[in-house]
Amino acid sequence: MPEVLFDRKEQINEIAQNLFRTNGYAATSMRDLAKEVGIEPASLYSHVKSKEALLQKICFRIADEFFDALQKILKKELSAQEKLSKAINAHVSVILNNLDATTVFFHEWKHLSKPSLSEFKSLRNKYEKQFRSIIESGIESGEFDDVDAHVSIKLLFAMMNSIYEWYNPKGKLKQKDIVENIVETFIYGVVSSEN
Amino acid sequence: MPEVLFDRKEQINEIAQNLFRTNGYAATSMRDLAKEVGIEPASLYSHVKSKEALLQKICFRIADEFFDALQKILKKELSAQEKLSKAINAHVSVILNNLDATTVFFHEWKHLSKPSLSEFKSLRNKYEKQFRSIIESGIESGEFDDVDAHVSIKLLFAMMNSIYEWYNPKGKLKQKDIVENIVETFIYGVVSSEN
DNA sequence: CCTACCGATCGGTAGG
DNA sequence: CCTACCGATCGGTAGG
Repeated sequence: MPEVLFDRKEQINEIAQNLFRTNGYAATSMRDLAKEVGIEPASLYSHVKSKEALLQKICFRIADEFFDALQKILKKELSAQEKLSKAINAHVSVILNNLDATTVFFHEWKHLSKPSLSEFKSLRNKYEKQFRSIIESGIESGEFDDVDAHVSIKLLFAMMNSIYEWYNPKGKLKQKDIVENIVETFIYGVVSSEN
Repeated sequence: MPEVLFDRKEQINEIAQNLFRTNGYAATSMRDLAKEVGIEPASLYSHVKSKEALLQKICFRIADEFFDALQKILKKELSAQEKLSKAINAHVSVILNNLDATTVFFHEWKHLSKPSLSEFKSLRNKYEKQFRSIIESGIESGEFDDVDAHVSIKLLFAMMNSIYEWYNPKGKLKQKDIVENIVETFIYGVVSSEN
């Protein structure tokens, strides 16, 4: 009888995501990880090349997820406003479906070392540029005010990428509610339309 | 002749802020710090009780600065909209005037240990509550839409507290520009008023 | 502010 | 996947 009840490698990755999120990458030791997994520290190295390899895997997998989600939306023929709403929804989905991993992605990438680090940064810039193009085309078409797109995209990312700080998966708020709040705030603001 | 050309303790604090920001608290060793300061590692302990004492000092000093800035505004008799603008300006000022320290404040507080940690959290909650009260009174008076104040304040904090990630002190953007962008985005949104 | 040093812990390897 | 272990580095102290 096959005893592949679970994939140890995957288990290690998931526990690492959780520990890196909770305690930070630098403050998490391979011994902490081994203990949570339930094996001896040295045994981790049968499944994992190094501590940093764990971090790399998290960071680049999440980068892929963000890209894949965005590409599908960029292809569509939509107004800038609709495209932006859908892109926000897609981005927030990736976050909510990968809370541990995205938190590590946002916080711990600076601990990547040389070749990975610059690759990571360039992926991030590329993604931001693609996202920003939605805002820029909205400005061009007159749908949006003539805002500073470089600053606006930073503010939008800030709202989306800080969700992990306050979102409670067991709370009443659903993904739809969060997306609506961000879209409403970013696109229309909080001021009463009667004023 | 007095040789107090500078305060060593203050110098240590400032370099610690910078290192904690750049490399993170856990990944910064007292030896790194000593090297930057230009003394032997053991000599740090003539000026500093422990590594964590350095972190505590940063976190609680910044908490104080945020509180002081906000109290002055809460006292004033202003519309919710004006009060909110001024509070945003005050909060952003603290950040821009303390970029290293506020970055550490936002990122590294989780490395505080037991009694400090809960004190820190309760200060944060208290500050958020005070800030949120501005939005709540704006909703009550009809100045603002009937938004979810708990979510709105998280989105507003996200925009303000992520500034350190992209702000370049040597760039063209002035504090006034950043505040305007945040106020405009949060209060009015990016959508063209003609639509 | 320094020399000398402590016990603890780190990421990782050898060899089975 | 384990036992046994490596050299490096950690925060911090004693004593001057």
